[in-house]
Amino acid sequence: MGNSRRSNQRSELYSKIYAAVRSVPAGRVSTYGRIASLAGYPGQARLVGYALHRGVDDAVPWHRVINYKGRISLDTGAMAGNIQQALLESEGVVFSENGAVDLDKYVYPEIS
DNA sequence: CCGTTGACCATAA
DNA sequence: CTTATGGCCAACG
Repeated sequence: MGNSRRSNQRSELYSKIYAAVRSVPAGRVSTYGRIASLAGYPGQARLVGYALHRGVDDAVPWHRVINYKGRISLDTGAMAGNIQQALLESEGVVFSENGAVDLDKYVYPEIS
């Protein structure tokens, strides 16, 4: 097979994203942008969110992925956002009153 | 093929 | 703290 060029691997992008998300241990969180960089697509944070929204493997801890503000991207107060926060709290992640987490403390990996 | 959308990010006000 | 704007790129209709 010599001709694989850009289009064929729709899965590859998803696979790399899932792998990056899977690398985040329990009790820690990561951001879409950071996952994108780990997956090899720096700057394409939207694709991470889109990939998770589209379809997520069972082994992928999607709830550990939040935005760079330390807040849940899903609508907090709505069902999904509530579930995500509950899952994180069950892993030991503490939310502030404003609904954000201390990225400096929980983000993984801690890159300067 | 084109326009719109979206679980984002950075900067500005 | 919030709101607005521009950029980025794959998937959808």
